[in-house]
Amino acid sequence: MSAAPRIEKPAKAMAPGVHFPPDVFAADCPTRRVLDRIGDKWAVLILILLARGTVRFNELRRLIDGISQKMLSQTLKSLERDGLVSRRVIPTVPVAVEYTITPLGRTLHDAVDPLRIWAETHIAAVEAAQARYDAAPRQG
Amino acid sequence: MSAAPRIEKPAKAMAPGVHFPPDVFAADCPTRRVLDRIGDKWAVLILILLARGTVRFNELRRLIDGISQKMLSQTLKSLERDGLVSRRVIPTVPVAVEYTITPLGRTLHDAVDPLRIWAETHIAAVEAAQARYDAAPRQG
DNA sequence: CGGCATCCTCGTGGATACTG
DNA sequence: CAGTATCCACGAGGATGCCG
Repeated sequence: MSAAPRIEKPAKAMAPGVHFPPDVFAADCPTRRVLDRIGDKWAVLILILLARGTVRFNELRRLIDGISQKMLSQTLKSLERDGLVSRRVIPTVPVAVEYTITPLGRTLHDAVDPLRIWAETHIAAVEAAQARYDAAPRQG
Repeated sequence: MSAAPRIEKPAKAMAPGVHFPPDVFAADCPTRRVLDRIGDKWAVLILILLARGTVRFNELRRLIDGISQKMLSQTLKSLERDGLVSRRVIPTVPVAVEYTITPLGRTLHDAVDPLRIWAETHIAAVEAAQARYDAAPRQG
């Protein structure tokens, strides 16, 4: 997953002495992890779904088109680890497990929403640009 | 890259008849591609960087910690294809190439910004949750 | 039902070398 | 300088099978 050890910064990839503010551009910036988490499409999808209400494991599986059981399980686990989602086990005969978004998770969901809006608003422009680009007569 | 053929929906992964609103959860939803593009950490990083001003190829390379020449080139190309970034070739002796964010790209940048804010604001909470989770005495 | 373990494929992306 | 092309290693992630 994106949360996995992704630190590929030997700190020698750059000339010594070259330094820029410890910004998002530094490989070890924690903010980068959040970006990675957002990059995880399954995570975002799950978050959006859970923002609408508590859902059970297999129900999520049914709702999210194309997700494998492995990825669902894995993603839920890291979401839980990040405190974005909470897990509740109901010890019925065949066990049932509910997933609910946490307050923290909801704040992230709110921050992600502008992106969804953007996508819906500008997707046409993007596709038009792509068409234009693909049709370009190979400008030197 | 994320923009690559990522369509893994045979439309038969679900029982026939089972249908949900053509939402973000459908694998073929165009919105999903935007999410994928955001998921591309390099793309986001480049976008943020270019939002601050026009930058040249190798300058970007130097600025972004850990990016390979291949990924930079590749990412810039798809950003250009998406109409988010524009490329300008200056035919000097050794050729120079400038990359500039487009108005469309800027709107995306603006939509991404809340995420950066969120990250900076809540990263501590997330890390705390992780620490708690990792220290959990294996409940149930 | 929920979920972990195993296997195995195949795409992502780094390293390297060459060109305009 | 700004790429493109090739090779290759690694790991994400699907498929399958088993367990509590």
